[in-house]
Amino acid sequence: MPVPALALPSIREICPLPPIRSRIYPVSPPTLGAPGPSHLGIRERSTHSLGAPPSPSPPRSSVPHPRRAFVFAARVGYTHRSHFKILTSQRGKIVDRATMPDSTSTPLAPRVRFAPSPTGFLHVGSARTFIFNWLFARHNHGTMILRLDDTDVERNTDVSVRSIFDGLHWLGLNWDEEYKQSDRLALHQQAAQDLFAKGLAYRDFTPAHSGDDNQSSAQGAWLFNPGMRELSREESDRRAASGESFALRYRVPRGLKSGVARILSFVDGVYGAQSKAADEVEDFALLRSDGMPTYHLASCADDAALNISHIIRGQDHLTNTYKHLLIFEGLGATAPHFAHLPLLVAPDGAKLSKRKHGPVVSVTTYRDSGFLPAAFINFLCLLGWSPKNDLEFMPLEQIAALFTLEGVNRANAVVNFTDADPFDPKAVWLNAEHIRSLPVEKLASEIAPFFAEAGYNATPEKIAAITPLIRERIKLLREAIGAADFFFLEELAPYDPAELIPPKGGDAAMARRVLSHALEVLPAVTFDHDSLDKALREAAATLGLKAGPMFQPIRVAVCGRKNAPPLFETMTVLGRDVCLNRIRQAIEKLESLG
RNA sequence: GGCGCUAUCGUCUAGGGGUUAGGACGUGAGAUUCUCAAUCUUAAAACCCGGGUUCGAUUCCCGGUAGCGCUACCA
Repeated sequence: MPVPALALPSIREICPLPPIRSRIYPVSPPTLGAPGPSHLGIRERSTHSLGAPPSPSPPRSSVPHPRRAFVFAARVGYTHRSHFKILTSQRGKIVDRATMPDSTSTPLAPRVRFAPSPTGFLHVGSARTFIFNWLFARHNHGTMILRLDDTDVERNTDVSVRSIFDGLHWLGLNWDEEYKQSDRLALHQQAAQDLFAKGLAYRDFTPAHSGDDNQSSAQGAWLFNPGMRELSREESDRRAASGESFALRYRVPRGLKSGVARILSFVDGVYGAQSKAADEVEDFALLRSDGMPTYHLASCADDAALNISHIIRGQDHLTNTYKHLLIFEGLGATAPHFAHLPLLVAPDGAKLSKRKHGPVVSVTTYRDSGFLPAAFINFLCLLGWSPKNDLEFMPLEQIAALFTLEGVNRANAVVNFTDADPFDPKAVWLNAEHIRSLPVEKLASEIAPFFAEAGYNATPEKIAAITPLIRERIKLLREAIGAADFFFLEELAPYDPAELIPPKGGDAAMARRVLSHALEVLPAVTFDHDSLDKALREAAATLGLKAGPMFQPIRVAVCGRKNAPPLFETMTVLGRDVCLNRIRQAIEKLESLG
């Protein structure tokens, strides 16, 4: 199926790409007299087996990032750089998030990223996150970045990567920069070393837990492995040097004992002011024992390196944000803005998941059933976001014009599918609306692949003729196959001859009279709407019938079913020969009724 | 268990100290029509519970409850 081009100007055209600035780690050479460049003990073996490309370590820059000029918050907890001002708060909600005018620097265009992990098909929740990021970038003339978060070698697959790109391409939304985390391992490991060198991370030689062991967390002993956190540097180095494997953990500040609790806080673009005591955050892993970075580390290191300005992601990351704040701080980087999106959940309330809900959550299911990308996007946007003006049906351009984080809701949204119907009725309705709003030629080209797939001999001319007849009758493009089958079939599918009998008191004899008379009249009629209209109404008058009883037998004879597009247009497309033929066949069928 | 987030018709949502609580999908009824569809009209349908604050809370505050998320060397 051809990828429908949405013909949107790329964000790049609107906002030329600024030169990519280099990483902004403070230059902090390892000073602890650690043994060599891999004083962390990241073993060669692991690096090799991972096939880490010899990507050059990122160029360093001592030039402060321009955005640092925006830093204004005090170092109480983590400081959230913000050029937003908070005027009032209602229900804890930030009411005014208008951009604060800044006299010293011009506001930078936002840089946002969508960072899927290629562990399955693209699912609707991810698609929505992508769309919201795209919309935000588009609305603010910023840059959209696609980054494959593929640090979990165990679970990543090429199939998944392809599937994600398929889905994204189908949506027709473009991005300006593209990265792959696995290409950036050097950066991540540099970040890990950085953190370790600063004493913000420690080696944990405890063997990895089996996943379902949450005994310790139930006891509240989950915060850290006491023995490991306090291990002396010498001891730690010695064990690492001896080849003992370890994970690297963040040394989260513990203040409860000393009575100086560190409060981590940030202002979420959707959920407003957030804060949490650092003592509630566990010593999370930065590096696995195979030397691979965890999601938290890789993601933050990359976000910092790529100068991401706004992280817009699922609400499932809301509490992870505190960890990320710690990492950004440890790296000496300014944290981006965060905005979390309410989750998409199934009717049973559970987060939409590939495992539990199957293909109904896959973007390709929507595509293959005949959703228009614009309709799909429209539907997804309405889940957790509102333009607040009673608008429902919206073209993409309008959504982009209207989209703001203020319009994002905070409660999870249910995608209302059932076992019988994988699609939310509203999605289907929106699709029908979008179908009807499409110019006929455009719709014809959208439908064509479905006809081809069904094996119909569909010429462009024929499709063009049929499209206007079915466009108000289909809600999904795929339905065109069933709605227009009789235009293509040589032989009509068998139907019950009783259907030829006119409704409301008609009988077989009446049906026979109608069809026979039609057979006499039709050869002399020009097959276009007006001529057929005139001829058949006259025929009805001749037989002393109303239009209904006259048209119905002909409709069934010609289409093979009771419900079909308007008669005259249909007959025009079918042509005289086919119509006469089918009417003759119908008369024969009638004989069987006696 | 701990921590966090959330709570308006069946679903998506608007609203907000005094409203007939608005819209949309879906559902029911009717109109129109050559059938179906589309279209139009119309009906039923909601502020989780309990306390405060207030002349007045669905709205603000607190508590409860419920749901969800995080609590992995997953992302």
